[in-house]
Amino acid sequence: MTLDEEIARLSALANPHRFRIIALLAAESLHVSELARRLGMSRALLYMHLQRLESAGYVTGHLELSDDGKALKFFEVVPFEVTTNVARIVAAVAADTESTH
Amino acid sequence: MTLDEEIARLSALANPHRFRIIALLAAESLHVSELARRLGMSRALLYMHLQRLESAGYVTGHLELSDDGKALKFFEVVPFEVTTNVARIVAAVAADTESTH
DNA sequence: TACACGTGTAAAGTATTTCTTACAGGTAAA
DNA sequence: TTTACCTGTAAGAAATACTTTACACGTGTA
Repeated sequence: MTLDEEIARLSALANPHRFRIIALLAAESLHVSELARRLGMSRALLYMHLQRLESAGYVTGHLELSDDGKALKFFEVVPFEVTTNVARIVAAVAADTESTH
Repeated sequence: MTLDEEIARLSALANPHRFRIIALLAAESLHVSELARRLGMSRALLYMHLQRLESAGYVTGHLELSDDGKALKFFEVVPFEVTTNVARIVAAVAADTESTH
């Protein structure tokens, strides 16, 4: 795990909307429009947050066809455990310094 | 731990400069000017990052008088272990929803 | 006195992230 | 055809985060 990746992991989580998205998806898989309604936010905004979460690997989305033929994009959480401590940070910085130097 | 605190903890770490600050201080306690020299950054900027880290509890600073009578502000890391996972996020969001609703 | 070193902060500029508004396009049912 | 759903993105506004520059002030040494 590089320094950049480590930071991307942390910053992808550091947002209240994204916390709520994860909390909702933890209970059940939902499609984008439904999720937007429950969170009371615009779809456009939700998309941005979902992409940030998906890039970091915290959620994953896939298209699904509903009974009445609509394409729904469902998202679900990918179980994760993010741990950061002094040793990890030292290692990430050291690795980065060597690769860059 | 509230939702806001949880997010503050994560975002305080989510920065390459702050990673490097922690990595340096992990090896030895340093005063601000010396730290700035080693990192190659301005003192003013370093101050901002140190304050962010100190507010979140990752480092702590104290004034110390050098042999030649100068007041030096030394910083050191406060050992920590930050863990985030789905369950923690669900709990933080639930607590927040109840206190706010 | 002037110089070299230190702490601390305020203000202004830049960059990044977050948010809104406005589109284009698709399927199914009334 | 109109209505009611859905996906997806682009462009600009607003809010935050980050960075620089410029100060004020203090101690010890040349």
